Amino acid sequence: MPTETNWLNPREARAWRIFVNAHKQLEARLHRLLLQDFGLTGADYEVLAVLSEHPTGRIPAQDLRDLLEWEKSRLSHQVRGMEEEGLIIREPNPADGRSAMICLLPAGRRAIQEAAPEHVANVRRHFIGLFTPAELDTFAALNERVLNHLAEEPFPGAIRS
Amino acid sequence: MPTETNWLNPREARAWRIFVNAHKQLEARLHRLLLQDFGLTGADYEVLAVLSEHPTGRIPAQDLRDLLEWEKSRLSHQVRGMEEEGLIIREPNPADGRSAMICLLPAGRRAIQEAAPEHVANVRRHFIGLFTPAELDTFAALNERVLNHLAEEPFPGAIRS
DNA sequence: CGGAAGAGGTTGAGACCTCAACCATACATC
DNA sequence: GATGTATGGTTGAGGTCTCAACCTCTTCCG
Repeated sequence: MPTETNWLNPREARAWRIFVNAHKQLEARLHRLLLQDFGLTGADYEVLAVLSEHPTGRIPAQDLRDLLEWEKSRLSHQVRGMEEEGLIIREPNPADGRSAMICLLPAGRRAIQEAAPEHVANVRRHFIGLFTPAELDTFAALNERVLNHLAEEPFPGAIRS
Repeated sequence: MPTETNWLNPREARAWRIFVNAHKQLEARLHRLLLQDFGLTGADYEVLAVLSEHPTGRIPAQDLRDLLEWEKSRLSHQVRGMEEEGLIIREPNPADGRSAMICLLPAGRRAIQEAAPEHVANVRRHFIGLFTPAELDTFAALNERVLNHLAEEPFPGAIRS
């Protein structure tokens, strides 16, 4: 155990600060646009995006959670809210009495179809469009190293389903 | 206005997904370690870090907000909580009757001094240590492009102080 | 069968964060 | 100086997310 702390030097501190801020501010901007222009939160959009990509628009709650990497209670709260708004609906899963199917309603499909073009355009404008294809790959590889390292050292209770 | 949506191709989608996930998961892990090992939230840590870097441990609330890039109501709520925990305290600012000084208390200094070494070590382990200095610079430059672009296109009501 | 263990989901409490409304003080301009 | 405007800060409501406790249904195994 080092009693002396190995503080970040300026180069390291800069890289860390910019890494954190870039994501935070971009996410905030995109969520804000989404909410202001279409009345959808980022969470709403993610759920609708997954459901609308499925041809049937119906998937088991468990699968949805795995795709989103969400906790089960989070999905439960989120789904309750979206059900009240009439975007989706819960139905019993005939294959397993404990499970639920999450089903896209017409209003939900309409909402994602309206929002997606502008949202994708915003992602292009604020992120994709800033880089060449080669830079995108470099960027992804660097970020991926962070993800892989986290996955290698799992946390006690990492995904508490 | 394009009626046809320019969807992300696989390379673009991958870069975007990994960019979002890397930050989200790393932040979650670090905050969790901080909370579990020292009972400090990420927000607590940030406030204490800024205060403890100031020799006097006392700075005007406005300066704190600027440094953290926080909304004023957020700082107000956060400060109230930390005041109840005895980490910091609010004092009137003699230079301006509207303003407040945020002051580090001994318990707050102790808390950050205990937590900082491990937190910095965690940042090293999960982020800095994964890259060469040159890679760090590359990474920072890419992230910086995102930040700069956001700054160029300010949002209506961007930092609503 | 029948009971234990486990998985899927819900709920409620509490922390965090944003927004809008509000209060008090300072500043500007006449 | 008096009035209008801007600034610093607080408050309360509401949405988001996590955690722990709980309930139901399934599965396993004697």
